[in-house]
Amino acid sequence: MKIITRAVAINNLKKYIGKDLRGLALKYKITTYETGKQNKGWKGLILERLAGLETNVSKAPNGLSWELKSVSFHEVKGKLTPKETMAITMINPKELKETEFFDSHCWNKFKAIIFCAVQWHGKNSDDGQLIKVASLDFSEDDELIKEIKADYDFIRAKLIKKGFNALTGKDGKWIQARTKGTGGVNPRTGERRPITRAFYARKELVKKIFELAK
DNA sequence: CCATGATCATTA
DNA sequence: TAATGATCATGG
Repeated sequence: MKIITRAVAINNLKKYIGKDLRGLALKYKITTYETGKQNKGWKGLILERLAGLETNVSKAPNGLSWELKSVSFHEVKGKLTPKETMAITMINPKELKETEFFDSHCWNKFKAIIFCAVQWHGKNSDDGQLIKVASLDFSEDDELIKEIKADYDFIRAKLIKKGFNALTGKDGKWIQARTKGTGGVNPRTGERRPITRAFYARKELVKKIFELAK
């Protein structure tokens, strides 16, 4: 098995800045929306591939790897702005209760993350262009990290005090606990699927990260 | 079957 | 446009 370090991955990805991702997806035989279906995850998958990962690593790495994320940007009044928030990692209620920020999965991913900015044209993830690749190296005493930790602690406290269901996307200044599940109903049982949540980076945070990475 | 990729839909 | 909640395809 080949080990791809962050530096290598970034180099690989930088070669694709300015390229159209849809074309690349076709080339790598990654299903997009062209099958008539709606694969919302294809951009992430293709970026992983472009970074040099040959095997699928959709499951969380065991802490020694890095994390690849893409964010879509669009123009607002002539300025490039994050269009969407960015999913960081799933929330496991039990883990959240028992784990503090710097031991959390969330932090582990966050500190070893590679961001890919992608600009859209159409609404249907139509025409994607890679505009920037950035890596982050946070320290535990960064101002920003302290604030993010505060959000984490807040969400954690709320979970312990009021329960998982009390969590909402409104919580948190930089990160939030939004719903993120398979959605719909279980085709077998016909029942509603359980609600799950994940940490998301708010747009302001995404923006800040890109400024820091400049 | 479910976690992971990340966007889509709706409302104000 | 921004914010929040809901949703889908994919792969192990």
